[in-house]
Amino acid sequence: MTRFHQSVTTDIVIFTISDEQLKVLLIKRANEPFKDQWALPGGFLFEKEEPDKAVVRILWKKVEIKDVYLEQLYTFGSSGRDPRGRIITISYFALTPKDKIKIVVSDKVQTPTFRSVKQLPDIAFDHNRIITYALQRLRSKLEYTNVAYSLLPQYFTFNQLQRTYEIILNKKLDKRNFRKKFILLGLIKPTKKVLKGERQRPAKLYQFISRKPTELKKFF
Amino acid sequence: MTRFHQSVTTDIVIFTISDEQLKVLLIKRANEPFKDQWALPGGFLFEKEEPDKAVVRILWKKVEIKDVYLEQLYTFGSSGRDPRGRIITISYFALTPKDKIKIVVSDKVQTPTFRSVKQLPDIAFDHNRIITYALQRLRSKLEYTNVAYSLLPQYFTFNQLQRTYEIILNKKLDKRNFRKKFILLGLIKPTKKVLKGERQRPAKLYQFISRKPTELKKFF
DNA sequence: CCAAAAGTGTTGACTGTACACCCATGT
DNA sequence: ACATGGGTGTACAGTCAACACTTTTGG
Repeated sequence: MTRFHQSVTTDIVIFTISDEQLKVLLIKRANEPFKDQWALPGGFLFEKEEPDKAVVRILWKKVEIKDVYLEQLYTFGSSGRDPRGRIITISYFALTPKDKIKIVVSDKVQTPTFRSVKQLPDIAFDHNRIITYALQRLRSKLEYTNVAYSLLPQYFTFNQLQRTYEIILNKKLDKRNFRKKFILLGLIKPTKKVLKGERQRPAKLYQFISRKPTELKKFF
Repeated sequence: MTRFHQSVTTDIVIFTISDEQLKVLLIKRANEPFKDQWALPGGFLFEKEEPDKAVVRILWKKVEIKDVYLEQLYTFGSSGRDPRGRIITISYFALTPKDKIKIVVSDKVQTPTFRSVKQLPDIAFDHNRIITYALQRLRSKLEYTNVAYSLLPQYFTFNQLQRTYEIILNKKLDKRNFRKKFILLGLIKPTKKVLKGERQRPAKLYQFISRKPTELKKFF
């Protein structure tokens, strides 16, 4: 059987929450095509490299991030998506709490910047479409899994948890109902810690019982 | 930027229902590796070929099927999955009513056979894993979309519809509740036709209002 | 004492589930 | 006449959504 040779890349949609906004990490492209435009971090797979490993490598090399929630999204391969021709990209999405990230600006890293999904700049290739797809996936995963843990620090207040949901789903939720449902689900447990020092009543801190991906039966 | 060259394939999980069983189409491999073993239909992408187009081409060439429900599943690329090394496969799943298929046995087509998912033979590569993944996807899609239309003929009885669900979900459903829910969802409508000639009371024939993929709010 | 977020229950509407009998036809 | 699947309604339980006030702290 004949074997044809292909160019395969990966692109990664990295989400975090900061300033009460859902943000995506973009970098300025160093090379043509789309030189100096914003794009998702990504790159070509090495020969014989596994896609999952390539993602980890690229995350580290381009934006100095590791140990994040990672999941394959979709493989895009239409001819129009890259001016160099039909280039296949296996897209991934990543979730991380914002305090885990220290973006180092240097020559190596191409000014990675978190941008609110509500006000994205012009973006190279079909990366806008990939971001839209990732956002859909994130929204539905919120509703039937415990992925929220990967956006939050180990200890968090109920309010932080609820804000995470509200920001991503882009709608207000009822405080009492939210508590009830979440406690009933049995995903989180209270700790003995409280968050003091704010200028209101201190809030109990909770933690996820398991910080591994888990599916639920029914949800929001 | 350096570009590396890769081998990219596609594999297709084609489901249908016949003899009250959910079945997958397998073919006998004509070449090494795994010569003469059962495997999913698939093949290498041509240079510059779009993955979606490659799937259509391969479906036609290998099993003489066209115009089926098609959806991308997942991209597998671990090193262990093919003895020839790290070969990437973009997997798809397809759904078709059984009467739409006329499997022609010839030299060209490698004895394609539908096998019940409950009694699969030894299967080449990691295709077992791909089938398991496809089955999960099919099950969850049944619950929040109208994909069932792609497994049924244009006109069908309520019982055929219910059996489709029961076979795939692998559990009995309540007849009255099933009707109620389905009618309430507004996905199907009664026709003036009936199915006569069986040895019981003739059944009303229904059809899907839309035979396009649609998502529902809530479901089973 | 004031501002700010923390924390807490009840009710009504809706949705899902369990369940049994008569009907129309072919043989 | 009988065997076979076709067709129909009700009641109970569980879940979801709406809603407002008191508490605890910092300033």
